[in-house]
Amino acid sequence: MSDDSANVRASLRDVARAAGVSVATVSRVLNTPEKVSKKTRERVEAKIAELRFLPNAAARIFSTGRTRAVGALVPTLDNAIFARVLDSLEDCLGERGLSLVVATTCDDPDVEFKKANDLLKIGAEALIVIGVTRSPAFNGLIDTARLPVVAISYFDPDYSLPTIGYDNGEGARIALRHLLDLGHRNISVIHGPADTNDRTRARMAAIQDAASGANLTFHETEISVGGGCEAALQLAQAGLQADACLCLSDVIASGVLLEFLRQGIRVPDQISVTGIDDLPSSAFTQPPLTTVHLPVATMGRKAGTAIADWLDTGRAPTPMSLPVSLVERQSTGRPSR
Amino acid sequence: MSDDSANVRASLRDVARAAGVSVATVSRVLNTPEKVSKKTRERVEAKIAELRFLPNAAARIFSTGRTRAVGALVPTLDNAIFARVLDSLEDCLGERGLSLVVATTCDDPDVEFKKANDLLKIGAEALIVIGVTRSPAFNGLIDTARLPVVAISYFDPDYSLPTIGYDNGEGARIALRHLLDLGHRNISVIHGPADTNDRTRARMAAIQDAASGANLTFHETEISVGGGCEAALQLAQAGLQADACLCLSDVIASGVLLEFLRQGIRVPDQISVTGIDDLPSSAFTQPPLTTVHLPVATMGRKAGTAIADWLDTGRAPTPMSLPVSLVERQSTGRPSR
DNA sequence: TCGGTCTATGTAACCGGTTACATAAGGGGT
DNA sequence: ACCCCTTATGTAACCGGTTACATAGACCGA
Repeated sequence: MSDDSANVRASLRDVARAAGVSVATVSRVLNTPEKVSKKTRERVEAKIAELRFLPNAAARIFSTGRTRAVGALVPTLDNAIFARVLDSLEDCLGERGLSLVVATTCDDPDVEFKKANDLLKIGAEALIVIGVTRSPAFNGLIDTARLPVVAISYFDPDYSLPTIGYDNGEGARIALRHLLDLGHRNISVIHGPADTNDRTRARMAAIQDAASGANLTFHETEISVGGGCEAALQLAQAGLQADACLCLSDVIASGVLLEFLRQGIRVPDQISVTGIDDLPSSAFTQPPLTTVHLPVATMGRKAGTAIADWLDTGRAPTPMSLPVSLVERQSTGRPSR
Repeated sequence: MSDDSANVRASLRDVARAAGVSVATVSRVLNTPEKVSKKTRERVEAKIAELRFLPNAAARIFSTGRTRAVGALVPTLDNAIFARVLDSLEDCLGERGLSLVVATTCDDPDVEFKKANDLLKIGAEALIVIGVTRSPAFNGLIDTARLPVVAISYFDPDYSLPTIGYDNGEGARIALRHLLDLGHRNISVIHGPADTNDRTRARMAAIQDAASGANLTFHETEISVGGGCEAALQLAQAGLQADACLCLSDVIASGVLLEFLRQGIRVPDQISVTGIDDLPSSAFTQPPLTTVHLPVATMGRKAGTAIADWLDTGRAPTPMSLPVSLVERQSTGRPSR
């Protein structure tokens, strides 16, 4: 084994020596090739290939001071809604030369803080978080780190971080208003865990305020198709007191629809069902689900752009509210009696 | 504005000066506090808090030579199956002190190569890729970078990278055998894009080999509920020639079930339907879907462990095949005639 | 031929941690 | 009192890029 085929990776200085140029020239060949004469450039490039030189990422990051990594803290990846946001976010960041580091928090502020620390340790230049529930430690951390952070899936212009999202209360209110307009007065609200999820709480509070005489009963269940089935089964076994079912997420709503189907309960004749999210699959439930469209793909792109701009200009984005709208399909109708 | 409240972030040397100790001691307070006397440690910690010192991640990464970041290249996040793998992968890597950087490839080897480059630029120490289709450039890259890479969602002990996954052909064969055992002979195979997806191709090839006299017809559609609906509608409009529908993914299968339901076609009386994946929601379709369980959560954990061990020990893992198994529910039965 | 401008390249400082090694101080045991 | 061992701390080199500034040479107009 001769020296030049040794196991150690070649450094920029090795290349410079081999090509008979200075380190600055090699660096220029890599970063600003137009500033190097064709002859020199080609000689250096040949040596780079020959020595199989690959710039040390850590060193480059260190001397430029930029990792170009953005961290995202999401409750879980195992939920289509977050996966979709991240998909468009990653796309947008990629276009701006930024990478996406993902960490999951299980909707726990302490875990969020711990993972935020981890993200900073690997050099995240900015963070994206979900909702507006933070631990004090987290706030202290971003304060001392002077780190760009945007909160998404929520809109609140008064929150300490810029929010880019939608009005969760409004989304729930739209669904409720639709049911009220149709004439429903006994509405069963099926929702995910309220204690750990501020979006759910905002939705619940909004419809409680906007109930205007209607009778709302709340049922908490797991955010999953199975959770929706379970809640619907309980409803059916209790004699189907409600004439409408307002689900605070599409996943739950599709479980509810399935269980009603299984029980022979006709939707919307016997009971109306609405969701919130407008997942792609919700257009294909049986019957197709009336729901509230949340612009999650747009939100991912807006958040990515906001973060990239913030890093470029140093100026925080202004909070942004994205419109939500009713998508009327066949799971809602007038009450039968 | 006095000096000590200036906008520049304090460095480790600033802390050392303020606390009247050496840089080594401050570094030790951060990394090996048990090696520092209580008195000194407390003094340094006080100064760290006072100066709001936060170690520069880039510098730490540079001098340790470790980013502790692992890159994952997946076709898309907007598909429950990859989101679930990443969820368990992230979990497992987190336990080992590693972070997960995600990049999407759209199932395009050129995009995969480009994104792999980006991941290396931000310092990924290892990569996880899906399937066994690589561009030559990608292979060249991991060769010169001498980078740990494992391929998942596929098992092939002869592939150039260690694979940790399942036998896609076997998964499809299990579903086919189940249908054959029930007595089906006219089987419509509904699958996603074959040209860009080697897992799909492996499944198709396996059932073609194992058809043993049965009549298989292949239909390509989009991997989505809508895609499944569309394929099922075409099947119904063509007079439902098949007596079983072998879908190569659960998402497609649930679309197929939905469309049959809508068309009043009884499953499994008129036609049997099977999937592959065993998504959580597949237990709740109407009727519940007979499918092949792919152990994706386990796979995520195994891959995470393999990568972490590889980074720790420098030894590549041996390829690992995870068992797949039939999950018999109510969407399959004997043919009626 | 001279000065000015432009282009190509080289020199060396610099980023901010980590850590090998040196040194000093403390604590028995004999 | 001496040696040895342990513990606590300091000094300075080191990682491998980037880049401000210096320098050299080429070209051009007067």
